[in-house]
Amino acid sequence: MTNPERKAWSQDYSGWFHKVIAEVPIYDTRYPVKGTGIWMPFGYRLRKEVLRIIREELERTGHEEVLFPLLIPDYLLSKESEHIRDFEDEVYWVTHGGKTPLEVKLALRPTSETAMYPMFKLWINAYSDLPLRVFQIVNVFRYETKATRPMIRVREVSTFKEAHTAHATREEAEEQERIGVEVYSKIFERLKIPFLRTVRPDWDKFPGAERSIAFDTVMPDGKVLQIGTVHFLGQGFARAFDIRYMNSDGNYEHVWQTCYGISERAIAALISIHGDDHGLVLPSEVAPVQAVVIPIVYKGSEEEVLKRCKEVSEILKTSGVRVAIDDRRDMTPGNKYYSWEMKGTPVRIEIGPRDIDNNTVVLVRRDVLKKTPVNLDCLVEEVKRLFINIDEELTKRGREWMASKVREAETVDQAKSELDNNGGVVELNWCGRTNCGEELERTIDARILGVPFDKNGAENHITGAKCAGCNESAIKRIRVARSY
RNA sequence: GGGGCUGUAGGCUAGCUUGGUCUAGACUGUCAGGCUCGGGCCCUGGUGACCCCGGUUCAAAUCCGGGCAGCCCCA
Repeated sequence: MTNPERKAWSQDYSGWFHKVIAEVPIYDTRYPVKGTGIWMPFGYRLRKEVLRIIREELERTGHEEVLFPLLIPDYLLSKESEHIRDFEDEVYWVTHGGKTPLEVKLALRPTSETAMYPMFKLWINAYSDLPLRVFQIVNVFRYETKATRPMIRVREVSTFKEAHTAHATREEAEEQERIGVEVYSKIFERLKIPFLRTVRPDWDKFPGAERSIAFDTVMPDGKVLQIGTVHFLGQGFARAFDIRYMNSDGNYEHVWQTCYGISERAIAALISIHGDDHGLVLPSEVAPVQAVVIPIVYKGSEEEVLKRCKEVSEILKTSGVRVAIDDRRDMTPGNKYYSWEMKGTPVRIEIGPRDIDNNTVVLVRRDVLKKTPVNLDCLVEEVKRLFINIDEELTKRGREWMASKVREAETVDQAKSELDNNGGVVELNWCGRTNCGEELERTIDARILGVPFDKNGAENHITGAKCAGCNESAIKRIRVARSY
């Protein structure tokens, strides 16, 4: 069989997603607290591989891992006024220790700025303490609206990678913002997740930030999912938390800061974007099992076949491939194929009596489900070549998917009909005025994601065009979408 | 946040309108045994559930109220 279908995937994405995460299994949604879920062993391993990539990219660029407490006292959480105003409706509070009411209410962190920055104040004294770059991978809690969704809108974000940096000057912090964007781009490229980088409009910035740059992707149902954000914080938090350093003149100055985050939404995107009706399709780098060996045993040849399977498995293991043998006796090969395809295993290796005779194995790649017999002597080489082919195919598919989901429009009517018919993202001209933006969102029935990010920052003005909303002169190109 | 639908074995499904003879399935999973194994084999036997609390009633899976949880649509 070749060319696995994407019927369920495209026509009933939500049903497809629920089924896949339950069947693989990745994530069990049946825990009786709303907006929470359980990472099942296979899902946990997938998450671990994704986190490995995230850690590698951050560590490569000078970020150090730390771990802060879950609890934040109320007076710290409310220190930065914009920040608390946005978060206060979604904070979980710990109010009692046993039966004793607490004198200071404790928040379950919704994010950790207000936990970290009082400590930054203690850690940073002099110019030589900068730049400071730390990150942690923790759970955070947000009392989300009733419309929760596994991994995508949850009340306990179980996998929240947050990086926080502090710098001596605006320029250095802006350089860090750029590095943050590059780090995230690299991470998503390694995950083969296509993305758009968009500077959020002022009304949609991270509370307390000067500028927010978001990574968005398009899910199979055409809705946009934000999978990462990079924030330039300026000096707002530094003032609120009085984080200062002594400069070379002997004067104290507030630091400049950035922060950036990625959550398990990235894993939801990884699962969704590559998948098909047989289940997951995983890039080789993050597949918990990269190659599975399926013995095809007939009566009388069991020992010989199993012996060969073990040899093959050992050879691959030695060359660094995460490999498993499925030697379950009470299951037919076909059944095993389906179950490993559901798990997204990039390469399947079938070994039967015929292969023993011919000194071959049969390789099957998950993305296109194509079978190729190869000689045992080139096993490692061929398996690794398939990994590369699969990864390239996933990157290509991702790009094509994204390209097909980003359209241009002249008018709000065109924009609306594009979104009605095709979903995704529509780009159009805009005057830059907030009230026009709000009207535009209402008319198109969508959200303004913001302005395309380029390396020079947000200020990529345009001239000589009319605003699609009010017909005045347009100054920006904006992206509009329906989102999660 | 507003609305709709729903909750029955690990999963899926029937029963609910009109309370009783209710508990059930030839599906799937799972366990034991047999037969097998190059795309979801087959046979035999076993296993396992009416979301929680309260109310109405002689009698509740079924009706009513509340809670918890889920899905869908809209914001």
